[in-house]
Amino acid sequence: MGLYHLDDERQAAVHKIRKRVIENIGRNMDLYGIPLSTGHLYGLLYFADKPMNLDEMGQEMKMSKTSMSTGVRTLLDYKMVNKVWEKGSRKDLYEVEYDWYQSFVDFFDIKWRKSVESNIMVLRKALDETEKLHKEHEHDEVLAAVLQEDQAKMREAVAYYKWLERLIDTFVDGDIFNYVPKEPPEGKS
Amino acid sequence: MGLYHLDDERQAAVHKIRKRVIENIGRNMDLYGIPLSTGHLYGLLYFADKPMNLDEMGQEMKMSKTSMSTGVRTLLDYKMVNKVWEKGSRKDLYEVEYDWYQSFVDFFDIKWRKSVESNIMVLRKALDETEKLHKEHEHDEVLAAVLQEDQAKMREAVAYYKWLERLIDTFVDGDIFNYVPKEPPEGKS
DNA sequence: AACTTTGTACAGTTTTTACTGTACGTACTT
DNA sequence: AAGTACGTACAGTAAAAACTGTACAAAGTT
Repeated sequence: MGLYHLDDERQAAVHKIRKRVIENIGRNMDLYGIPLSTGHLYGLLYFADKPMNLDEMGQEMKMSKTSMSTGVRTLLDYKMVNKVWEKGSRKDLYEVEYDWYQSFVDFFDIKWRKSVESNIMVLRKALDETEKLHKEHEHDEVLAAVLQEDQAKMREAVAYYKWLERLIDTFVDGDIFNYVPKEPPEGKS
Repeated sequence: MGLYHLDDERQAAVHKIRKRVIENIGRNMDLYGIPLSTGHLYGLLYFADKPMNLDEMGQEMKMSKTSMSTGVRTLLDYKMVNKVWEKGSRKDLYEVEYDWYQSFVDFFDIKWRKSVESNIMVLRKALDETEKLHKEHEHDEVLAAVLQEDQAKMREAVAYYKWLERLIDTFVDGDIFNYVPKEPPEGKS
């Protein structure tokens, strides 16, 4: 049911309530490294009763269509919104992914995993180079001591990132919801 | 064992290896919403063989002491570095928190939890206002329909945030490590 | 094929964030 | 108590990011 079916006064009342929520969602969106305005856009789509196109978004947000385009693309990259097909309309339509658990999982799968993989790769390479350097100067005790410390630290780091990978895996395959169920256990508020 | 005990050539070799790792750590630090240079600072401290003071950091980073001060404060807020006391020195000394699992947990406990709590509060308030508005115009069917949709969405959101709170709880109390152990299960690389 | 409509690349502008230098409060030293 | 060392607040500057308008490519319509 669209907001525009209401008379002005009531429409304004609903709008005011939504606005506070949208602002908050937008503000907290920087946890995901998403700009405030894109967060607002997300909030707008969240309360929209139907998929929106870029022009509608721009109108509501009082921002340029270009900005809407880039904003939506960011949200699409994170799978926080989906493109929707609707016959009759030539415009691209978008709606939010209402399954926030899924959005949470996707965020880690997309952003964190990439970072983790890159870190592991770099650390592996650095460990190799360290080993090589050590072999090249076998009789340098001081160097050996330095390298050993560095290696210990980097091995620790790799172990951590591998743990992070396994954690993300439990997110992606949904196992996390066995351990921390969506429904709260009885007796907890 | 300090790097400066080595001759120039070998010191440079070690430095080069460390540098790549530090750059990567710094770059990936934006996952935590931390500026690149502060990420670098973290990387520097990570490889330092002893706690550092602001002047030393500034020298290594070729940046102002003021920047080091604010950078360190950011890292302290996230508990990624710790202040260290050392008798004899009047300067403040800092070292990284080498327990990265703990840093991970702290990050969520500090940054995500705050956001979650604020979201829940705002949603609760909005739900109340929605209810009030509904009662004030009991015979407005259209309004009722709109409000009902909004309420459904907001209740879903609250449920999600409560799940997130429980997830963060399992991080903080360490339960997560029972489910996703730090040591990988046998047979996995 | 000419004409619309739609989304986005790109260059330029505005706004925000990061960084620096100075200046000052606090606390230690003599 | 005067002097020195240290860390940070604050104002100004430099750099980065967000946003806009124009221009154009792709696809649809007549």
